[in-house]
Amino acid sequence: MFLGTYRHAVDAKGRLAIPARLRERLPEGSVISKGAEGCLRIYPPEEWTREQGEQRLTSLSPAEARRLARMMFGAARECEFDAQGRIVLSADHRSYAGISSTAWVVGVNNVIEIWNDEDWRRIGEATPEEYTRVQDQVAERRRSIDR
Amino acid sequence: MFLGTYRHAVDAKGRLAIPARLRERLPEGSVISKGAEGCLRIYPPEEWTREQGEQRLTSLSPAEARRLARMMFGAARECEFDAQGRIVLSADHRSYAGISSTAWVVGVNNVIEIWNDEDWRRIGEATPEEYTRVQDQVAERRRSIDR
DNA sequence: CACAAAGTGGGGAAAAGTGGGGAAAATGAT
DNA sequence: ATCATTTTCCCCACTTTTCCCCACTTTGTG
Repeated sequence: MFLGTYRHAVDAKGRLAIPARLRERLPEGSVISKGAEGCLRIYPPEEWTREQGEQRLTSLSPAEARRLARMMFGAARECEFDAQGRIVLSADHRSYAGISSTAWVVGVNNVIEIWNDEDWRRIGEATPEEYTRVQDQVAERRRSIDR
Repeated sequence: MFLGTYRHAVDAKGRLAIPARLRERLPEGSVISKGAEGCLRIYPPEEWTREQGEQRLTSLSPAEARRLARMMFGAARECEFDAQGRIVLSADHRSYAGISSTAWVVGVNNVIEIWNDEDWRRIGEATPEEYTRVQDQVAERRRSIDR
């Protein structure tokens, strides 16, 4: 399980240090690809293959399946760390996520997400009121199931 | 698994450098042929034979099967690298894929695809909105399995 | 406060990508 | 069959990118 939010620098060479807490849980062969709402996502190997498997289950025409495969695999790279625990974000990934000199690295359950400042503030941050509302919803939901 | 999207030059002699990351996973005896939506496709040997095997299983009339075999095998060439890691795209392949001075080389799971600029932008590129939609579908799928 | 671990930045060697010259081979015409 | 022309392919040179290594700063911890 990946937890926590970290703000790190992206240097002129596109290098980004993955926080040690998250990195130590990332096995060899993890994959970084493009994610929803304009973030980047790092998948551990099992998560990556699981994702691909589930996509195959969504009944698609051959043409749709080809497009999907091109999107997912074409956008992905193997996640390679240097001796300092950094990965290099490709120019394509940086422009997709709108990342220049800083990035937010966020542990989200089974995956790690990477955001630019602005999008993370907009999408990721939440006020006490929003937490209250969300947790109320969950509680309501549970109540109606338990009954 | 082949991953990633790369834009490379095609020189006056029709030579195209295959990205080192992809090339190192391509065994001797790989095959390049024509693919769907106007791309070229490089198959590792096992993928090539698997493809041909599966096509034999799809119940075709003998005439259709012969036509298919002529198309697939006739369009194919063995994939030969020079000392710099380049292959030569035949004139036929270049005109099929509409490739002149640049090409996109894309890792798509078990095969490598080669595209011209325009077609790749049209077929292969995807916006954050599309990635969001795809991942929504997978999440929906997962929800219905878990239930 | 001292020490260790984590994060940041940059220089330089090595690898990858690009372009062209010229020998060898193939093709075609006389 | 011979010669001319084109094509193929091997080799070399150059440029750009990648990545490996070192050093410094910051943060966290005993």
